[in-house]
Amino acid sequence: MAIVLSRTDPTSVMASTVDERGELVGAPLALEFSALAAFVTERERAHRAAGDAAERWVWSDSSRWYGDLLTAGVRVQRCHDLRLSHAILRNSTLSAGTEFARSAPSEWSRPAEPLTAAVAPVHSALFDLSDTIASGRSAAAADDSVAEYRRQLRAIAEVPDAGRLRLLLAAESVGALIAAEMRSAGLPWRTEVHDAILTEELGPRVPYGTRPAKLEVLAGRIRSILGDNTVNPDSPQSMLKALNRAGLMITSTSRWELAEYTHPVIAPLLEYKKRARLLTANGWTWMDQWIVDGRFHPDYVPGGAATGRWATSGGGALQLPRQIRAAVTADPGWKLVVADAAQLEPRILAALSADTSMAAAGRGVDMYAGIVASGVVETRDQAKVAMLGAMYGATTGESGRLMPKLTRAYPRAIRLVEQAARAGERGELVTTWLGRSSPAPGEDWREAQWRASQPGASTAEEARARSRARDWGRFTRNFVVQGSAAEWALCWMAELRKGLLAIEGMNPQPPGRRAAASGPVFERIPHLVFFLHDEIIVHTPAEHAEEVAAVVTAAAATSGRLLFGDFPVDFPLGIATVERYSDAK
DNA sequence: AAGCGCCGCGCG
DNA sequence: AAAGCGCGCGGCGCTT
Repeated sequence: MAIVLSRTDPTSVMASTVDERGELVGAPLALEFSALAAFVTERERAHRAAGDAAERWVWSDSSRWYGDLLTAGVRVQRCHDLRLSHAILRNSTLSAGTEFARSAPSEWSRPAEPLTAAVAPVHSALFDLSDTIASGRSAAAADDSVAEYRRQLRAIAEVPDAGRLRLLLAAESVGALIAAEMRSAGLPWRTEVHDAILTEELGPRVPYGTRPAKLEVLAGRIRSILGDNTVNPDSPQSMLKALNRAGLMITSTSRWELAEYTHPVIAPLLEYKKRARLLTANGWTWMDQWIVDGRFHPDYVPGGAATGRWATSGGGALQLPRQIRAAVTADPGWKLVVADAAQLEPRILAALSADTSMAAAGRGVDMYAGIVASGVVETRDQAKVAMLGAMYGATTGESGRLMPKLTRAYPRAIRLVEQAARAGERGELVTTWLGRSSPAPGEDWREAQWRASQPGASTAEEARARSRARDWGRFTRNFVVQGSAAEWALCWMAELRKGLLAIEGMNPQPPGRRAAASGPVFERIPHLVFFLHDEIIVHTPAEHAEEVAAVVTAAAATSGRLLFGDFPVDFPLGIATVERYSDAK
């Protein structure tokens, strides 16, 4: 049984109870939006009291529905996110034969509309009237969600051995819950610490558009060394010309190219770039815009990357520089439990390919050390470079030279990525462990290949087509590994969330005692506050920190078993309980 | 003035 | 060092 929630008009929703096949059970219930939170709370409570499996909420888009519920102080345990599931089922090679995948694209095939508010907590994004009018699709919504759920269940039922696909849809959906919860809770952020770092690096705060003192000094030094008092270090074009005039025959002003030359201007210029980057990316403007009541509320986008990795929108949460991580500080009496999966992708590759030798090299905490110990390469650095090269498709440099050694030691693993690359070069789709498939190459890619295959094709056309084919092959090569790693990470977080719920229960605080800063639901309980591909942060009352760390560790092991069963592959974590993010590893 | 592509660089 | 994957973002400078 599940309950499908759908919007009927700007102020009401329909709650339709459905069975395992998506057929209606009884009459749908019409609710005013204001009564939804209480309804959801009561259903969650009733299931807990009865000791049943949790209610499964089915809705179009978790970021909107669940964002609103969280703002109202309500958490749920399980959901089915129709839009995210739709995308997976439409594209997966596992469901390619179903009616669902072969029918024409629908409204469901469009990406979710982005949330409008810059930061959480958002006031009802879902029931924003102007949005309803603009999208012009309100009336049929109820039917539509129930019907879509039914279509998806039918599609899954048609897939033979759909176990992995079911796990993927469940993981993707709980990921969407977690994304909404993290956005709502926010990452604890001390603006005074951040400001102190900025002042140290840049000088005292100045108005937007003016150069802080330390940058001004560096800019002056650069100009005087070059004997050019108009050059603008913020403009690559301007700098490139000035450096060429000074005799540096560089073709770009990127850091690695500059670093190859010796000239008095290089040091202050690199220094300028480093600090200017801090100012523009994570300076005072960013702080004012993104830190609300001592929390950073990035907008996570589950499944935002083709591989299934999450993306983020606004705030640049995928690129929090190490420079300012000291500002991520636990509240008084709280701790941060910071954990990352060690060498996740090579371990995933070992499991995907059932390469027992490679898995054995990962028995310890440091897989690269294990590869060295097996005598495959000489140094840890070589092991790392070779593995990355294998997964990214490097052909030149040291990485390329080490490939034969890797191929000899781990033929199964290397064969898997090579086959994925060849498939991509032919324009075919590849699929992750749980069943997410790569997008098909675009129209212009196909056209380039077609053109090169014609009798009169020029050598330039042929070379171009080959190059494009190899580009796409590197993408599909990496897709299977990166995408399967993303699935492991989703399952890790899902298990972690389950364990955290068990520590404190999911009882929201009484309305009068809500602390807006940390979101109403998470005032006293351990909760996830950050996720970045293979790394998580849990914010927890200090007295629970040890238990949380144990849950995080156990969840990683469980995730490995969920995906790969008995295959002997380990997923060790680096884990630390700290006050400040910067104190972890 | 707004839109867009490029550059450069932060993260995994 | 930076080659080889995936992202987001701000600033510049050009076009419309």
